[in-house]
Amino acid sequence: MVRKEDETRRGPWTEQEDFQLMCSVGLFGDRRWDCIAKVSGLNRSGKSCRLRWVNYLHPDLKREKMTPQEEKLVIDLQKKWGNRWSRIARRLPGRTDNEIKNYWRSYTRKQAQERKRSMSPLPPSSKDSSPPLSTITTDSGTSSESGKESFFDTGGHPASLAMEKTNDEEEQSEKAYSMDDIWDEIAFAESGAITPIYDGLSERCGDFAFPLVDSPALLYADSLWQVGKEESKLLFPLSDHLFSCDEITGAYTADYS
DNA sequence: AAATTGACCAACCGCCTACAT
DNA sequence: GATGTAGGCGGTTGGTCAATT
Repeated sequence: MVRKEDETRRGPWTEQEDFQLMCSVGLFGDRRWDCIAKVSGLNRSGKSCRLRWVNYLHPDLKREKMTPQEEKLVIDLQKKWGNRWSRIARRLPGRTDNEIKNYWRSYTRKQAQERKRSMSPLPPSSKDSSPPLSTITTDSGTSSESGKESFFDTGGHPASLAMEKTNDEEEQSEKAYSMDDIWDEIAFAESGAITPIYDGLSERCGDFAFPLVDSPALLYADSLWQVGKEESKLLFPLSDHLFSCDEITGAYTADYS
């Protein structure tokens, strides 16, 4: 079977694609990614659409750099739960597992470098003496039996992970951290105030049975989306200009004014 | 100014799980 | 209960850009 290379697009997303995806999520909600991928006209896989939405387009995402409090929380939770990034991400409203994962990678790399520096006070005689990164990361504690080393395998102790599985419920009621503000934020998020879960949407997709009025993305109209009811259009701020989408025809237009 | 290095980020891959049939 | 499929998750890779040499 020869796979057609142009069947599904890959690589970086364009603004137009972003806009099409936002439009489609606005109409269908952030479920049924295969449907969204099909009906949006995007030549992307459902997985790819989901990832783009979750990691980049979701209105609740924080775009700014992680705060020291958030960084500490990540470190604490990683110590506690290992590399359970999605789980950790749920404790940091507005942050994605990918973001946290990337942060942890940078963090462990820095740690490894600092450790290496402190263990060898003499300056390296030549650049060639620097070990490859994989060697450095081994120092920070890979646990893989297969010898496969990873930047992330620094805190995911198998034993603690096993325990984590059995004590899953227990940990839901864990003691509070000393960072009250963080927990306040978490409590706020868990109270349902930030719940981009689009309940009540029609599950049907093939025959285009979806309730426009209840379109969950419209819930964000105040902050991100502008809804031009008269024109049945959704307006998105993308880059420095607005795109609009006609809900009925699906026609996309840009407003640079 | 050019080359190199390192940090960061976005995206993909493969595996696992839940759910529908 | 078996099977297929979609979604979710963690690991990995590649590109970009800023800092450094």
